[in-house]
Amino acid sequence: MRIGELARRTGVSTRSLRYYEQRGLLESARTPGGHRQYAEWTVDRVIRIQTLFAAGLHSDVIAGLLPCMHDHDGTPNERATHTLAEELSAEAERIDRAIADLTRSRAVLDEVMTTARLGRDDGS
Amino acid sequence: MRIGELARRTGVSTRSLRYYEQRGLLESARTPGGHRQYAEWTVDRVIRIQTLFAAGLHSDVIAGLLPCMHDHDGTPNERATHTLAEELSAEAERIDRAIADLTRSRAVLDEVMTTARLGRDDGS
DNA sequence: GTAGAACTTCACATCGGCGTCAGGTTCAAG
DNA sequence: CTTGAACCTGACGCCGATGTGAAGTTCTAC
Repeated sequence: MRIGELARRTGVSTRSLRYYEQRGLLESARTPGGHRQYAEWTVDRVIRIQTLFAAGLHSDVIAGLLPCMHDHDGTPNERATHTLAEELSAEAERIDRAIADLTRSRAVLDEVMTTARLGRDDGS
Repeated sequence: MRIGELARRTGVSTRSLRYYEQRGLLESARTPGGHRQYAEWTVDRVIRIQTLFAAGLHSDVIAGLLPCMHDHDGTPNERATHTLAEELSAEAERIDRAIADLTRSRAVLDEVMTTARLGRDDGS
């Protein structure tokens, strides 16, 4: 499929797809004319990439990670590097901290809302 | 106290403190020479600001919010606007969504770590 | 009065994923 | 062959809190 269809099927802009390729997250075959051509399983990969981005991982970390995940054909690929494993657990901790922070923030915001409500309009 | 001490006591850079003032989050008296002078309770306020920033609120939202929180002297200040209340619940929802997203992402990352571990070094 | 730490304002840089415009080429259908 | 949609590359812009550096002023301790 070409980039437009991939974009439509994944909900990711063509700009982003080209960016992913530039960052080494996606590969594409090219038509004689230079248009990108994607395999079916690329859809899954793009979605996976999106999830990882949503987790706050940077493109270079994702780039190192992707070849270690088993792909379309179920073949496990490269073995995870020691450094990669460390990076991953670092990311996991970061996410945990982020969640904890947000939870605290949410509590504070609740408190704030209550406090602010003290001075609320009482029915004019 | 002056800006340096405030920075030390809050762990916030002087740059940020000046930025907060520029955005209307902090006020300061000035010495005849133009140096900023802060009251004691400013420490608490800065910490509160930090928390709100950590919650992902933008400075203008915080600026609208701060005067509605009771301050140093326990006096409730301005009443919360209707729009402010709406903004706040919007923020609360945003945070809830962010937490949900991160939780999902964390789960994916865990799965990823497991998957990547499949190809792990087995003891060489 | 003098050194030097602390402060002032101004302004440019950063990060990173992506929007978006520009100018040109390729593809698919008629 | 022609037309219009889809695609290409390249480059600049953005957001927003903060780092950073410059050049000048003020405060404090001696």
